[in-house]
Amino acid sequence: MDKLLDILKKRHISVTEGRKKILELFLKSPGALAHADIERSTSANFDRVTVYRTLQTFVEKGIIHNIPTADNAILYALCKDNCEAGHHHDNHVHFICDNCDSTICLEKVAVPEVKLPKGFTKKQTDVVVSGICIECK
Amino acid sequence: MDKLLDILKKRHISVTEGRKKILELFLKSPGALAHADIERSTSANFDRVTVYRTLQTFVEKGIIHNIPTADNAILYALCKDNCEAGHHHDNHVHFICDNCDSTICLEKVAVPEVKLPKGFTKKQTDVVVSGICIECK
DNA sequence: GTAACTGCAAAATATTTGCATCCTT
DNA sequence: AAGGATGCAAATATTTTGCAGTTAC
Repeated sequence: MDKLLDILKKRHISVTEGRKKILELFLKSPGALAHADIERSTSANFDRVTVYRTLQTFVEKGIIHNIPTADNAILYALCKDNCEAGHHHDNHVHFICDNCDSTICLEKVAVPEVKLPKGFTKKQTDVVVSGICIECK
Repeated sequence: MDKLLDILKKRHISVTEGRKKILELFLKSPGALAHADIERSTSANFDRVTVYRTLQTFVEKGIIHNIPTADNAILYALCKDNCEAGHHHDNHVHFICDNCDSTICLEKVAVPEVKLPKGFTKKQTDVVVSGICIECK
């Protein structure tokens, strides 16, 4: 019942050290991660290039999805179990601190329902709030 | 009744060739513009740096706002009239089409209020919905 | 005239690509 | 063994900074 292996094998991609470590980071982390977070992580210090390629693979395979934010940062977050490649369902609000730059997943804060105009089909909703976190207050 | 001058003067920033040309581009264009669009524009070919600085100034003064996109490009769009510097009241939902990859401002769809846990201070909320747009339906 | 804006050069960052080597299956 | 993944080096691309010259008010 190794969740890590399970996730990777389900996608039919080979299980390597790099992928395991990076995926573990996501599983452990409370919220979304930026590319830089992963690079800086002591437990998973790979080549920049490997991080780029791994994240790209994960996105393609539907393991993670990216959350664009207005300030040009890109965050990556784990997809829920029922995600299929290309079908992401992730509904927690993410918070980015303008001061310490950390990203926090506000599990308690549900993503509000958004009503789209006619003709649009909703697949996923991402909400990113920025401001000052509880640590920096 | 020169809209261009009006917009710039309202923000108390000096009226220069560069700013007029770039702002004109936004007024003429039907949708959002990427940095590259502006740089490439024959009618407004300035130094890269000037484009960066002009866009930054416009964002700061509330003339334009940036739109997060899934593919890591940054788009800029004109703010509505009631924007103040630092207080973007054009807080609408953005939609990214999974199929054609275009980004659309859903002007009619307001960003829902998000309640943060105690200790957090909210400055900005970004809502990005992805799915299939009306064109690709 | 003064403060602000611009262009140029260059530094600092970020991302992509090619290739040889190593690992997974 | 074969195909894919990784690390390194280097090519590209992007963004920021400093400074001298120019322009707006």
